[in-house]
Amino acid sequence: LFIRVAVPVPQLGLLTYRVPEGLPRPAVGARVVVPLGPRIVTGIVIGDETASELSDGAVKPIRDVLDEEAFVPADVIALAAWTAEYYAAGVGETVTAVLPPKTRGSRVDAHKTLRVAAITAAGLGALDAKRGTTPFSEGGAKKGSYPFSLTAKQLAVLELLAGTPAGLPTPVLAARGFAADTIARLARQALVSLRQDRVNRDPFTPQTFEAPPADLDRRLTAEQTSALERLSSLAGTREFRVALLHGVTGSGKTEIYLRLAAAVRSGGRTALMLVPEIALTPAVASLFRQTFGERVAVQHSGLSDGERHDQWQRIRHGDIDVVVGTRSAVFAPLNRIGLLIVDEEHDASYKQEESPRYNGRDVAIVRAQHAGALVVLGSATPSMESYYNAVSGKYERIVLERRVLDRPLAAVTIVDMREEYAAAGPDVIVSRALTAALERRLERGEQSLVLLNRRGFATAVFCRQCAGTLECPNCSVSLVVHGEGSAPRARCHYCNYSVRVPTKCPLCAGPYLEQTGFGTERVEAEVKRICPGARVARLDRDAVRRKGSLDALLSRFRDGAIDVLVGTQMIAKGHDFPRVTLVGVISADVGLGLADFRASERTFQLLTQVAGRAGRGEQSGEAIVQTLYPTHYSVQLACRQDYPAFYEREVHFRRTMRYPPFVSMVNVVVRARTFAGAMDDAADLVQRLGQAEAEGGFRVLGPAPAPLGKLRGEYRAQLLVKGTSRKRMREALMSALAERPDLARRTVVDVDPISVL
DNA sequence: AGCACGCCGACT
DNA sequence: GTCGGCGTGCTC
Repeated sequence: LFIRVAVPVPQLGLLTYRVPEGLPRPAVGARVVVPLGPRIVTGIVIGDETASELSDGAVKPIRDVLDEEAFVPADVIALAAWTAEYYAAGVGETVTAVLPPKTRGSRVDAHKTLRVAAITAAGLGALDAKRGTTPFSEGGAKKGSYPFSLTAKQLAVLELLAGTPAGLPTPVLAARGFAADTIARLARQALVSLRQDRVNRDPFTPQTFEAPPADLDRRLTAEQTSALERLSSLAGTREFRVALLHGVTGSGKTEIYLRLAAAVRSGGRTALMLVPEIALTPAVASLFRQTFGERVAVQHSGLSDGERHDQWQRIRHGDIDVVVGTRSAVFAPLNRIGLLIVDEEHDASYKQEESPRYNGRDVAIVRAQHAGALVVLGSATPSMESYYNAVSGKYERIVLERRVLDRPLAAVTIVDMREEYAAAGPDVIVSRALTAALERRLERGEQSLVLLNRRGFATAVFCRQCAGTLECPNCSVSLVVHGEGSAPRARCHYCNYSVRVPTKCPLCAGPYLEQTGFGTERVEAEVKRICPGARVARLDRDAVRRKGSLDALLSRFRDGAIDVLVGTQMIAKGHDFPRVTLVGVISADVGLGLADFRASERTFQLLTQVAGRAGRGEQSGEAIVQTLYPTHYSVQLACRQDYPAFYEREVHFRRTMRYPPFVSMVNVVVRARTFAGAMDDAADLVQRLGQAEAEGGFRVLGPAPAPLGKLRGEYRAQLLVKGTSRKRMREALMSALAERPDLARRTVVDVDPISVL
């Protein structure tokens, strides 16, 4: 009795094992514990065999069977197999990527426990006593009857728990910025109690809800109604269809998703909705929870492994009708799928940047194809690929042109920064127009967003004596200065190397070091300088490194505790801030100069999106876009919110330059210890591909040094394959790599790359 | 990916 | 003499 098993090892195919006497025959999709070389791993059964081609001695017996029935349903296994092949990844690692994390190992435990913290009588007493005294002055370490050594954090926890006497799970507290350690300290003082609750962990207990925003009974606009009717009838055919829902920001796409999912559900089928990584706010979650109650599973980055695992089980057991989640949720073990929604389908976060390098949107389409389901791709700024498919009739196209309540789009002003430099010198960061607009918002008590898609304080350290720049020793990039003030450090954004910013040039010992270029940290400082009274905060990856701090920052902004929020594209996506009436873009050019075929598309998308952030509430909005290229079509057309015109411009470029959607691409990057080695290896691959190139209908460009020529101490060379048949390109590449197994391990193959940088 | 095997430099 | 550097090869 032989079985074929996918093991979590890159570049390994299926392996054959024997089921020994005394173990049940595992179902396809079940997890099994198997020996692999000197170690023991958990794999997934993909099929069985009556006989093995291997000699008897070569086939090892499995050690254990973890599931009585399929852990991964058959259709999801088939989807994973498709994904592995299409994206040239190993079956084993793809199947692993499909599973919720931390499922290798133990048997499924039937019960889960959750630590719940609740305030005790002593805690309430301490809180009352504390409230009676002056909070911070002399209340501190008084030698009274009670040790009043509560920190601000501890006090805040007690306040919160006093409001919810039933207690809050520790993960919920963690999400609000209260570390487990804080709770533990309070527990030691008996101010809170900790108990273990046996529950089905649910990350969206009512306590975590922000104010429920949705008015679900609100009538749809005529446009929304006809879009919904059209989509419902498409879903009703129970055939594979793809619809592009092209709706400007604020046109009410989410309400359509909700009602469509409800319609599909009442027809006895389930729905899966994908959202970009940062867009899954508690607000979106609570919206779905209000509509679908317990039968919705919401997956977001804050979920623990255990929570994900619980949800996987609930979905698999048919307790869930609607799944909302990020990229990997496309593999959720839902039965009877009738609808897949991909919100903000153009978003780059749908592409996984490690193997398997799949695009969640495209896998969703394939899943729908297998299931006979409807796919709805929603976006205000569709990807070139999707719009092209819509224009050519492959996808149904549904347009929402008007915003809900007919709110006008923001008035956009383009500021030519060359004029600012001429007027006020080359150090200008915030233009006169933006300064005036910020001041106006402060006077009126309204909020502003300021966008710069570049982190850090200064982008480079330059020596005026030798003209050298401080570079990363491991990567071919200059170091970025972080943290102004006493101890600024220069950091590499790729490998995280960091040093103190030197006072003398490390190359020539010259004393004239200059920091050039600026990022969000500098903009934050500049806005504080310009508006001394304003409450300014920064939102970027550095500012929200700690878990929970993103939510905390966003809710402070929503509550009006912050006047100006400076940040990277994180501030542009998903969030709905009704009190923002001004959006400033410090430099629309970040990214435009990159040698990437999607540079214009990305700039257009980001600018359109950020301009859409202004004026989502009662007041109308304004956007001010600073740029050195005021006439660039991405800037111009984004400011006019003219998607069709942008598409026409861009599609012409793609057609003449032979880029997607007119050809398919595979990007290949070879790593080596030396630059010459990387180039030689890449050249060798090109040569091997050359034989297949003629009849394969593709072209190989390169080898060339990769745009990031050195990364983490390794040199990189690149080649780009362009053609119409991905299958042929992939096969040619795979056979070339099969001839050079030593090279294969140092090679990354990226099918349908989102960026070739 | 791990993990072992294997062949060359600086140390108790 | 050995501890350990990471190149190369293999995993049913």
